[in-house]
Amino acid sequence: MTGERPPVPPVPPARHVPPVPLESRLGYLLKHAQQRLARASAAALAPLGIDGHELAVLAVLAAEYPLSQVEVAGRLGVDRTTMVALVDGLEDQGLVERRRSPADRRKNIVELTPEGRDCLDRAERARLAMERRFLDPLDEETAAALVRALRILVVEERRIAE
Amino acid sequence: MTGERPPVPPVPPARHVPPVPLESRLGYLLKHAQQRLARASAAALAPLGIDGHELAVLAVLAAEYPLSQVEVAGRLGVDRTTMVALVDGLEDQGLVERRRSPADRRKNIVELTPEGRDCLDRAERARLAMERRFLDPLDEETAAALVRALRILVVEERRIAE
DNA sequence: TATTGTTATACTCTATAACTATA
DNA sequence: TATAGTTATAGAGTATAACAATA
Repeated sequence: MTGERPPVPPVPPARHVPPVPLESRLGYLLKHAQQRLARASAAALAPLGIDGHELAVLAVLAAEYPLSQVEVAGRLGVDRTTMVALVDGLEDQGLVERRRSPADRRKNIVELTPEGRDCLDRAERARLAMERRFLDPLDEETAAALVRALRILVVEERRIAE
Repeated sequence: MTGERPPVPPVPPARHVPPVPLESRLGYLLKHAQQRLARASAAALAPLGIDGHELAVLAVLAAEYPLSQVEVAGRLGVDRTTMVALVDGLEDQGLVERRRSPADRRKNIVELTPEGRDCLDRAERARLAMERRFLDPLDEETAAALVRALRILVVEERRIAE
């Protein structure tokens, strides 16, 4: 708090390379890796007219049948209110259709159209190619360890947290 | 599009465990790992009255001196307009002080107060303990590979992207 | 003219509340 | 009374534009 300071040492030119204290932080690394992948994913799916959330909906619908909107929302871990807009967008593009469940007329069964199935196939190929490019700078063993680690942290640990 | 459908197979009870198609997706895994860590980080830092962004500012300030607001913003990869509110909050808590640069009177030199330095020390210990707990379910080798992979993807690859 | 700090604005994402129709 | 779909609203976070002071 005294006025004595070293006489203004030169500051290195401002670059976007983070200084030492940041690049070893797990929070910094995870956040920026996620953002980088999100951008790559958006770019890879843009030609197909969908985004990552919409692709996830299509994939869930293809894996299980029949599913209502809340059930899809539960699989994806999103709120049922956000699912409405998601299904709206997919329906506008003709990729899914809403259908009242005969067994429970409160439920909207969401089902893939043939166009939706075709879009899903092409989107999955685009996603796989994107993930391969994204992991390309890693050697095979490190890439496998990354996926294994994330799966343990996200999938296995959830059981404990519940 | 015909009405012929299998007679409504039973739907498994809705749980939050993602179905097969999601847990192998890099995007899903990275996003949820990041969210999980962000929650753990917030909980670990809450007793100190700061959040992860504020801790990052303190750490950058401790590593380089002197730094103006834009320079800190550049190190963190955030906009200079968001840096204003960040420094406001830290200054209100007495952790940093603004000081006009004599060399360039447009610049605000941001410097740690003794309280800020103390807060940084305790926050860094809390963060390290939190990261250890977060990585605890991984064996040592996998945890090291995770950090190494993220560092390559985030730090090394940026040079190429620029 | 360009840069720094600042404010105001807009836009995205998400969470909450409330309404309806069904059960 | 509870659930499914829907809408509206509010909040956090972030990006953009503009302005004053300074270079």
